[in-house]
Amino acid sequence: MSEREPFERNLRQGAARDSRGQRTRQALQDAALRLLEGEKGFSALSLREVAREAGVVPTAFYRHFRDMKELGLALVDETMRTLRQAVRSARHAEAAQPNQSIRGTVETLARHVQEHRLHFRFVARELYSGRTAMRQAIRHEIDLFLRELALDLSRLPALIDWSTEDLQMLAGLIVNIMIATAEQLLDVPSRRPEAEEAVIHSAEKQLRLIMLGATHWREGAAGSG
Amino acid sequence: MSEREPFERNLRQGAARDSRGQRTRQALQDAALRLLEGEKGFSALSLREVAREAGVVPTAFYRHFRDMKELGLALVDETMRTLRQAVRSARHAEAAQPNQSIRGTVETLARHVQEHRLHFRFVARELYSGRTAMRQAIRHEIDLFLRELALDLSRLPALIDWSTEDLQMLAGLIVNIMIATAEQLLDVPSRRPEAEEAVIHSAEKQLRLIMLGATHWREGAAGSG
DNA sequence: TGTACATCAGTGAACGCGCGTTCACTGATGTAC
DNA sequence: TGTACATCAGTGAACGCGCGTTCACTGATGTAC
Repeated sequence: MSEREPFERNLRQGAARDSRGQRTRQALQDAALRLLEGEKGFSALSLREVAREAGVVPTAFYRHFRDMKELGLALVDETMRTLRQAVRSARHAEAAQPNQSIRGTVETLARHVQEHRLHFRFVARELYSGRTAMRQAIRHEIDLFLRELALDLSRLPALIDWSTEDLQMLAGLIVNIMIATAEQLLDVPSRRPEAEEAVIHSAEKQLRLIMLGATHWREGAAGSG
Repeated sequence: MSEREPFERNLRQGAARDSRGQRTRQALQDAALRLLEGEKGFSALSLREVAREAGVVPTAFYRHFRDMKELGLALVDETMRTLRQAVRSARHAEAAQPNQSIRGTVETLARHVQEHRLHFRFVARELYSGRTAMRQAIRHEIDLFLRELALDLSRLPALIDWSTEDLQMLAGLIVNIMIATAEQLLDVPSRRPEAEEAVIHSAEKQLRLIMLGATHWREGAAGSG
């Protein structure tokens, strides 16, 4: 009973511009994200558990989602909207200030991971273990980002004569590092800034090593078959 | 009833050198791995489901594992033993034939992924979404491999004067690529050799680009803070 | 601004089901002689 | 090799519980006048 209280208060007072329906829907999604912080995967979450955490009776769930699968897809959707904004703001920062250091890019990533910790954790968990529909939705979003990055890279003077295939390969490598870095940042205990710094520092070096390799890629035999 | 049959046959005829107990224990582990091929994560598997798939009554489970958590750790253990052998054989191959191409290394990885598909899928799924105990066990194993790889790298002429930190950074990068490649190989439909070839080809290029970057790492300003 | 009413969101009881776990049991396996 | 017996692995009934889902309901929200 007493655990319910804060969510009920949210329902009644908070975000008055949203209708009650919208607020409950959001409360259900937030509750699911919160529960995924624990040991379970999404496939192990129960409808009643989510409703309970949202401070709502199980049957109210059906006013908003047909079943848990539909809630899952809504979560992917919401998460991806968040991440897309993060990526877009990072790209704008790069465009406005092209010499922003690799360091700066990694720090931007780290900041977004901390700010949207629950969303990133959800994606990290479901990318390889979720239902096929969820996995594909996430994969698709990553592919979009990958293609945008490849386009950005193609405009760099050092990479001007690269083939599309090689550009995608390089973009894939960079995205790999960013995903792995995000996953490592999620595993860093929140009160350990020096561990976080180590992850950032390593990611920065890895990106620099790659860009160094890229500038030499077309010189010798390395670039050919 | 009729689904049970093959497993019962296994129990009675197969692997006569193992005691009945050992065979059932193994049947339970195999059943869990098989069930993890589907949409669920380990945390969503039920004890009764695993017993059913193994062709055994639920209560028989308790003769072998205290609970599902213990079965999970046994699976990590078994999987890691398998993967360690794969890694060791790859390292021996490299040692015996140091000029084995990067291509060869990636092909070895791909072969092992196909041969131990269920084990690799289990690890890929639980690495980021599993229980803390499982995740840590997997992480630990990856760290061991990472350190062995760093040691191998330190013996390469081109990297002879590298700091430990930089060697670990490079090893981390290579391991990242191998993990990401394994995950991509698991997502390739089994009857699509050309898709598999594309993944292998891309991984090969990524590794070559990295080694190229590494050989230039100490030349300019890139290597310094 | 105040009232009457339709719509929409949340409630609570009820259902049948699969779950984890207990227990006393049975029968297969392996050892001593 | 053959028999007697102890141990060990698998059985089947039973339990209480949380689950997803249905239903008729209530009361809050928002609109027409």
